[in-house]
Amino acid sequence: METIFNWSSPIDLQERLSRRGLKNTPQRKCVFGVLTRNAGKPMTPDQIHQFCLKSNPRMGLTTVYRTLELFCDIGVAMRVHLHEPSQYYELNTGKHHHHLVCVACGIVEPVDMCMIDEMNDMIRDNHDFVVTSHCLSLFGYCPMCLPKPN
Amino acid sequence: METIFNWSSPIDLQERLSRRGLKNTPQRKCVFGVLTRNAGKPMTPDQIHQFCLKSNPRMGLTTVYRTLELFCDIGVAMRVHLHEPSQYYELNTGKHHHHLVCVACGIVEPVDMCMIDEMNDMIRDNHDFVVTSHCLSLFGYCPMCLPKPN
DNA sequence: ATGTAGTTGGAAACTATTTTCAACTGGAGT
DNA sequence: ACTCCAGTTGAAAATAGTTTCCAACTACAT
Ligand SMILES: [Mn+2]
Ligand SMILES: [Mn+2]
Ligand SMILES: [Zn+2]
Ligand SMILES: [Zn+2]
Repeated sequence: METIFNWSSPIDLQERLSRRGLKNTPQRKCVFGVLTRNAGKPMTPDQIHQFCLKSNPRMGLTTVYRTLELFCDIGVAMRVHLHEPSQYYELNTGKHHHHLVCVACGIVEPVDMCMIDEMNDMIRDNHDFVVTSHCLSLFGYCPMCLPKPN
Repeated sequence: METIFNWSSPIDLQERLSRRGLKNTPQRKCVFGVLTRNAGKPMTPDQIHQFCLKSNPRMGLTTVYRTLELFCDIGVAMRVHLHEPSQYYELNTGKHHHHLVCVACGIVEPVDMCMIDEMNDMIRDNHDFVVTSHCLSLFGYCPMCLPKPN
């Protein structure tokens, strides 16, 4: 399930859940809070779990996994592929973007620019293939890690 | 380790290995053969192992993993990220390309086109970030899976 | 307050991958 | 051809991320 969401207002978790007969549990509020406070910063389920434990010491990692999957389904979160063993998640702000990943320090920076529209046309013509989504990750060196005149 | 390789001639495995003091074992020849016979088709370590078993029934999966990692280091193979639980590998033909992945049947098709050069300039200007590599995967529907007027 | 569909945490299972280690071998040197 | 050893192998065990199971729990509509 992957729906397109285009909002400018903040996400009303309560409304999104109840509309589907889902409960607004403390655990879900907690994960949502962590994602919101770290908007723009992709995190692993384990990292998110660590944050949750501070305010909710009994929260299970399993619940974090379940919640993140649910949040992706209802458009609250997005999966981010950084080519690491673990999957990453971030708040879905509704703005399409990509990621710059520093191969030295691992810092992740969002990039708004996207050239996929131009590619789409070319692909449809040359390949008879209808592209519905894509994922681009750019790897390199951030300003802090670059200066290495060894 | 990620070196840039630009060859037009076929890959001389023997030469690449011996130059580094590595042995040209039957197992390595076998994996190389599978990659070569399936050039352009990304495969998982397990799939590659299955092929190898046909001609080399005693080959261990561990050896396939080790060999693929080695092949990536010496530029014989490339990792392909298709956002599935398992990693994929394919022969490194030296030609930069991306992948079209059908979300219905899973078929993978190569795309030669790339707009990264245009993005690179923009990124360097706007983000002060030096991009050294990137990975783009495009998901959608191949011709066979598209016609679904339900 | 009650009832119940939905939710939770912990354990166990599962999958992909890496590590360990004793036995084996390619191929350079003789 | 024989020796030798650095490099390699396969099986088992370990590790890491994730999913499944299930009995106990709870949000919230009635
Ligand atoms: Mn982002
Ligand atoms: Mn390819
Ligand atoms: Zn894009
Ligand atoms: Zn490219």
